[in-house]
Amino acid sequence: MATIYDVAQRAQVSPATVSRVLNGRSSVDPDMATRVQEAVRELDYRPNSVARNLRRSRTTLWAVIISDVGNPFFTAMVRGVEDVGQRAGYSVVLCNSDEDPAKEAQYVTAALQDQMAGVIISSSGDPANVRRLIEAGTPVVAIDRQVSGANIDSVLVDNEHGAHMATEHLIEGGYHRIACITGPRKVSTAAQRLRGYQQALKAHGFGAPARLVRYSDYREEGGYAAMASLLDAGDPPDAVFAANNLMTVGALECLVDRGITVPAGIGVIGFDEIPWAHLVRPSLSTVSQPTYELGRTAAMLLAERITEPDRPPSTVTLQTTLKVRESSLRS
Amino acid sequence: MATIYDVAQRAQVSPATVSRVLNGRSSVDPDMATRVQEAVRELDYRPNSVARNLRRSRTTLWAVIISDVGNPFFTAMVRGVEDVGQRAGYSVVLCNSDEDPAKEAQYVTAALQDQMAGVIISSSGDPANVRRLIEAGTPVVAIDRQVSGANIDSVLVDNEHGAHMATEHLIEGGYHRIACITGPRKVSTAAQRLRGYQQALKAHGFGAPARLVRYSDYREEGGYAAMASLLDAGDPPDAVFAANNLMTVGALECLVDRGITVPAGIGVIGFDEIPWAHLVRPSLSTVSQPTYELGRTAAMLLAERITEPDRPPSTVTLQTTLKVRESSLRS
DNA sequence: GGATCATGGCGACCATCTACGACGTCGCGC
DNA sequence: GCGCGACGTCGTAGATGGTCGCCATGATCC
Repeated sequence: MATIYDVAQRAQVSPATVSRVLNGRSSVDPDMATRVQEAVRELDYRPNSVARNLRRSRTTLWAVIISDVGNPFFTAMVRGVEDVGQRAGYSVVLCNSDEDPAKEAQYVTAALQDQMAGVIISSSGDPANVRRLIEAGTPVVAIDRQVSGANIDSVLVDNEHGAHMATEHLIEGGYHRIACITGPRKVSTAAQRLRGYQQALKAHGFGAPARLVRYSDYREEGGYAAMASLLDAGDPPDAVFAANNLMTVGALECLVDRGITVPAGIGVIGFDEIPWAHLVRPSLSTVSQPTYELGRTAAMLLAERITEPDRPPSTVTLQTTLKVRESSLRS
Repeated sequence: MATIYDVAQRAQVSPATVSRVLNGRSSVDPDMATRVQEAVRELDYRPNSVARNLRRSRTTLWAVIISDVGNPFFTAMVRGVEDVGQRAGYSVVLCNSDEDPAKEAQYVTAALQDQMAGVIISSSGDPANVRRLIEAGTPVVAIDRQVSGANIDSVLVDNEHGAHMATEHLIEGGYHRIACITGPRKVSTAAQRLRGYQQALKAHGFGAPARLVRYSDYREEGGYAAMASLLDAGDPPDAVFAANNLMTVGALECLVDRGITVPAGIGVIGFDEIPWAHLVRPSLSTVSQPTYELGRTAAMLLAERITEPDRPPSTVTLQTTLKVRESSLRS
């Protein structure tokens, strides 16, 4: 691999001049510039980014810390980040935390050691990891989930409103014992979606008995178990609102196994889409999030923060939309 | 951020000794070692990996070049790579080529400039990109798709056999005008799956008329269009084998739009799973690939090649399995 | 007493960027 | 027309933060 010295020698100039031509920071004699350009082409020279990174003490890497790319929700998000990052000259490093703060901490450490240019994080709930990044001066954007006690750029959706819509929709469909399967207590979206559910019940004069609420883990197995637990308790629900896509699938599987028909036996609505939800029978009603747009927006915020570190942090809240399909329509 | 010099000063040793303690390459007096450890802890010192990378002239990054993480097939693969990479101390950089050789070339350039430790690639069909990596001495592993004319580590599946099974299954189910929607001509898996289909037809005394074959793009829209084209041609098929998951979904959507029932009107079988295929009605018959395992295996091969560059390249072929569900069972 | 071995420090090195200084040119003013 | 100052441009050299080869030193063993 050719170095800047090889180019300099061939173009009969100093390495500094080559650097100047390539980075355009200061003007150089057009003659020399063309000589340098030619030498670069002839040698197929590409600057060594590791050396450049060391000198500039920042890289062109972004860490994207999420719980699991396997979840289509995060997949689309990551794709949105990557598309924007790529255009802006950044590479995306994928970090699956599996909701484990310890694993998340490892990735944060790596981001710091590797001097990554920025981090986009869907926090597993422990604000300490984000705090470390802030203290080190690494630009951070929170995506999907808020980070408590940290005043940082955030891209969220109107979770409470979405959950409210979903619950209200079930109420209006004539369901009256509506259960909620929500996520881990430490995760902000789980709390917000639960609150939206509770407020919708209250607004319609229903009680919100704790017996109809299950805290679970945002996973398929958790959704299955929570559904089973709801069914096994006395006075089972006639509808269920599940706070994310995987738990919705888990709940559905439980209902299939028990031979309970949807929506006649139990109405089901989920938060966030599953791929090809329209092909599933009964087709699945959901609160749909603009996941790709979520990723794009976070990436744009991160890029801006890197170029303009002192800008006050902003929070962008994107809208959810209710997608009514068959699983929540009783008649 | 503390540097190695700060640690050295506090521990009353030379920077070299600190380095030795941290990397364990040569023995150090236990007394000094503990002094160093303490200083490291007190200063919360973390080696600057950029500097380390420059000196060692290699990083701890892997590029994973695929067409699209949005495709669940690749998602699971990437997850497999990441899990193994993370344990081995590598970070995974995500690269979506969208089947575009030019975009792929950009990522290859980035991998070279960033001195990445290795590349796992599902080639879009242009062997030139892989050749550049090989020439630069960057370890490469081909995943899912072969790279023609390159003798490199590869992890593949038995595409021909899988396609053969799928086609044979349709034949045995009584279908006799079986169409095939395959992928881009340049992609190895498309050719292999087509061949498996053709051989199965031949083995059972059927002709393999070109009128029943469509080359498409491995995307949903392409599958839709190919299905429409098959239906609009004279003498339409009574069954279809689609060579990947997205095209299968596209074909299904076309059939739904035309009001053709599956499997009564047309039998359908796809290659590779879609998530929650069992929830789709009719549930989808597929040739299932061990996608996560594919990623894991490729990652392990890459790790081995990095530590042992002169090992002869090996090709691992994983097995596909036929998952018979409702969409291919006529009666 | 000499050879061997373990171990620590010095300094070069990785490839690039950039502060600083030097040099040349041009313009303006006397 | 000459001198001085300002500005533009180029090269030298140092800095970035670790790693590692080489050499010196001291201890140990035969």
